[in-house]
Amino acid sequence: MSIVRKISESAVHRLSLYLRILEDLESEQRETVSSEEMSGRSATTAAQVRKDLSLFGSFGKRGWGYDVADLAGRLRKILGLDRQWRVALVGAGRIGSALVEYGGFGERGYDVVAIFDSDASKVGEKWGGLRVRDIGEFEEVASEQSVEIVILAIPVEAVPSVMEHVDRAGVRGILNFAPTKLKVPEGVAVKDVNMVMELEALSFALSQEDGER
Amino acid sequence: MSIVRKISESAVHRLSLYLRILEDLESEQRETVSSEEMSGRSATTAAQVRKDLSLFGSFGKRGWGYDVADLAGRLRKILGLDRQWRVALVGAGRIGSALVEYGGFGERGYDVVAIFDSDASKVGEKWGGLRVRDIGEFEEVASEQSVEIVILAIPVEAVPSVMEHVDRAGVRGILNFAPTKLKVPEGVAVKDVNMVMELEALSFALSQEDGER
DNA sequence: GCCGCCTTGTGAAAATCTTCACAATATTAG
DNA sequence: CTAATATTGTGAAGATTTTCACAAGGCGGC
Repeated sequence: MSIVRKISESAVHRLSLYLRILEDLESEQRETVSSEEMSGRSATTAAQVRKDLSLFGSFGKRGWGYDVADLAGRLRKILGLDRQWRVALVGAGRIGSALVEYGGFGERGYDVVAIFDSDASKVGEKWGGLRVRDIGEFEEVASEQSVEIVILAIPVEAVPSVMEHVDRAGVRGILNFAPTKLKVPEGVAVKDVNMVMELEALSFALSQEDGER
Repeated sequence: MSIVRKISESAVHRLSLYLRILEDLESEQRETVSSEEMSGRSATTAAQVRKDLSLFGSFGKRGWGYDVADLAGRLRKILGLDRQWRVALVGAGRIGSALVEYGGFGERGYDVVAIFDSDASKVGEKWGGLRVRDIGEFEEVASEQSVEIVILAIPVEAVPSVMEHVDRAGVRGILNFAPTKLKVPEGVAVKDVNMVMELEALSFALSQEDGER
């Protein structure tokens, strides 16, 4: 199953969504599901669901639908959730703590193996069994721990100095919470989580309504 | 300037990004900027920048570029940042606290005027000058305070009961941090901030690389 | 074993989004 | 004032994504 086609950002998001729906169905003990029902629980059409899945193979049975557990497993594999990812958290502030507390990451295959901060007063604290380390140790610890993904939960002004450490450590992906566009070496994947942008999209939508009325 | 055309999600995100770039330029005391330079600082092309802006009007001067301050002002207006929005935070947990602490919202026009939680042990705490209230008071307080936007920072399992309160209060927009698709009345806008989905998009991207190699 | 029903998988059409390419035009130099 | 230069605004072309619509199968009933 070697996939060559480029999969769009939105298709990948929908796959995540489908997986979440399937997990709900699993907890409801459902055996099968149709593209029709999947579309009802997401915000798409049945055709979209089938098209998205067909990008990766043929998982359903005609006249019958999809096996919930089987499809969930396949989506997990497609999304890279069938293995463990070694993750470092950089930034032991509020967002970082929300993430560590949330905890759901371990279950989904993301193992937080180290936590860093540049604030000397935070270094040394214990967070869920891990000691907060100085960012200066990043390169060494990250390579020792085979860190592949960094969660970057630091303020914008700290980004340049932190990124120097991160760039040198051969990390493959960054989940970026800082509201700024990261400059990263070729081959490093970045995904942004940006609540300010979403809030702006919201007030844009509301303003548009006002204008139309 | 009545806009009828439907503006795509991605175009709106780019507008936010352009505004952030313009604010950087303002702090660098720059007078003008070309679509070329804007594209260099974002991840788009100059044509894309011009096309996006042209959806709303004609803001530049040929041979000269855009006036930084003027364009920033126009984008703020387009994004609905030229007015105040009355916001309620629902969920006084880690994420909620990260948001309140972050603080940048006030400056951007989002006034957090009330905070709610369903956990009795949190009710009554003081958060940045506001008392955490019981979610049961939501409808009353939200209408009294003319709340338009709700930031929903609660766990998935709390969503159904909380949404009953929110639905009845005539809120217009929701910024949703819970990793679930909200069912909202007609006319209510929802934007999701979902770090799990972004993490999955990241591991998907990394898995794809592996597969190609 | 055959028929009727249901739902997938998928080409083709439609819609949407991005890039191209260039005329229009403001600015500056001579 | 004219020419040279720079950069916008925008139709048209190209690319991508979504929707449509239906043939291809699988399943249950008889």
